[in-house]
Amino acid sequence: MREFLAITKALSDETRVRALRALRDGELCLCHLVGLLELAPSTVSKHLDVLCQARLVERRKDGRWAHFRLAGRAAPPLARQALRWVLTALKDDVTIARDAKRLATLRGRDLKELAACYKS
Amino acid sequence: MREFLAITKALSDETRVRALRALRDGELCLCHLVGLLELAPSTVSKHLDVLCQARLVERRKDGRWAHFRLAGRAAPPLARQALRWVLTALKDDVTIARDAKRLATLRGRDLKELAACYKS
DNA sequence: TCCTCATTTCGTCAACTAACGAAGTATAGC
DNA sequence: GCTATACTTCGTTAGTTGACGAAATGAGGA
Repeated sequence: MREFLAITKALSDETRVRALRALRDGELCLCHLVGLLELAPSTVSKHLDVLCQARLVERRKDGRWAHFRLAGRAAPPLARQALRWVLTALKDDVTIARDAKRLATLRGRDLKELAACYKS
Repeated sequence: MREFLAITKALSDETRVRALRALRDGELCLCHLVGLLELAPSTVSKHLDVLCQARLVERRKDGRWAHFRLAGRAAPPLARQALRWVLTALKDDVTIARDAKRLATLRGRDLKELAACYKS
């Protein structure tokens, strides 16, 4: 039950769901997500932490950068089922579609340039 | 997105999840659920309201009694998918198993006797 | 070594949520 | 009609959550 509730709580916030969906097309670093979600880095970091705790997302540290990706084959079945459901459920969502567009341009830029964004 | 979040928020509370699972084996009235969950009637009523808003549960009024059941064929696809996932995900949960046992005895009693319970 | 900077942790505040009991609504039975 | 009662609504309270900025952490480069 604890594992199940960790997942549903993680999924019960719009920001986290948007982050999940953004990761669908591949790994992103925190600054990409900050750029997409337009929230303070500390806030985004916290949200990703919740997703990691629920085992929906995996964190990979690479030097100064933290990369996040959807949980893979090693994830618990419950988390994998949840991911499958979420990603199909939101296929046609408008918010998600808008994010996907912005993501396309964000992915183009390199990390250094992006990181500079969250000063302003 | 709003519909999706209504569902995940409804599923992110242990009491509501237990109520959902209890309804799996058929309709129950509020007093059954009060007996099972051991919370104030007003609290249980509120929880069921959240589940109904999310379209996971349907309410049927019969005289003084309110009967609740899992959403059926008329429910939105998103809610039905969610129900399918929840009910399979919690198949082996210990809390749920304990509830199932208590439910078996609760279902045996008639409504009048049950309702009297939640005075004491 | 020292500085820079991406990220995380911490402390705080406002908003939300779950719990309760009291009061309100509505129905069955007299 | 009147009463008892099953449920819902309302108001209050305690605990949780999400947001931020400031400070801490830790890796890369001068």
